[in-house]
Amino acid sequence: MPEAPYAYDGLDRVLHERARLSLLTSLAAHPKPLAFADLKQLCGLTDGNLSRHLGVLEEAGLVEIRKGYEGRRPLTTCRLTPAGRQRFVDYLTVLERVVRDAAEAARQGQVDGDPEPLPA
Amino acid sequence: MPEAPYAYDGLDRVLHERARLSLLTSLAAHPKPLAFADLKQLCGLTDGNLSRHLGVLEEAGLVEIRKGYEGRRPLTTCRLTPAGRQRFVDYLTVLERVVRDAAEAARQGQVDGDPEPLPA
DNA sequence: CGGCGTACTTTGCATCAGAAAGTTGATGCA
DNA sequence: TGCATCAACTTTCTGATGCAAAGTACGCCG
Repeated sequence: MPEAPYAYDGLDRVLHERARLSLLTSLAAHPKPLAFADLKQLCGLTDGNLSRHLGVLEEAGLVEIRKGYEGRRPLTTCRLTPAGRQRFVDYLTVLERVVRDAAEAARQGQVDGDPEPLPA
Repeated sequence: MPEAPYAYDGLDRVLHERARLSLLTSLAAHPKPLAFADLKQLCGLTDGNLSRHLGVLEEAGLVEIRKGYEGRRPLTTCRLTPAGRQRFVDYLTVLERVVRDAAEAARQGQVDGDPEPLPA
């Protein structure tokens, strides 16, 4: 019986990553597509990192990237795909469980006795 | 004004990692030290990975590892340090915020209109 | 027409998670 | 006793990857 109550398999590495988590949250929060520069600002990322992480998210089918123009300047915009939104929600469910488990745990184990030197 | 509301700086990479998060939660949940084999079971990790991640956590001062014997078999036990518990709690605070932001966001942005082809 | 700024992309490096192989020593058994 | 097995870890290796720095392309200003 391989019970592994704390294994948290649902923490997909594509989503469970600071920068990407940040991007997805930003995107989820804004119904309209967001521009490259907006995301950069919202998530505090450098151009290079943003480009890279967006690439990863697109590759995984989580976001849709559209390269167009505003006037005659290039403007890259980005939105969640429906599948992306779903996976994000699923991920969040797991994350909620983690937080619940952990918060509970942290409270419970608060008074951790003295370091007894192990009977043997 | 570098506002980056979704930057989540508090998501320390040492903690924000599936295996390690799993380990810390296990440890936080159990007031008594846990044995290597217990952690392996609880977190669904292989020997090698467990060893590696425990090493990282110890290096970072988050856990204390004690190598002893039970009878005459080696028995490695592990517990959170006070500092470790604190950092875990801090991390959880950020994670809670992420979940809150994101859950809110996911609900809000639910009805994402059709993919309008960008005026230009 | 030459430098500057915007808007990204590409490259390179250093780290690191996970898998596989190795180590040490106790126990079973013939 | 000698050999094989198993338990409990550790070490090594390799591919992936996050981040930073350099690079590209193009419009705009003077």
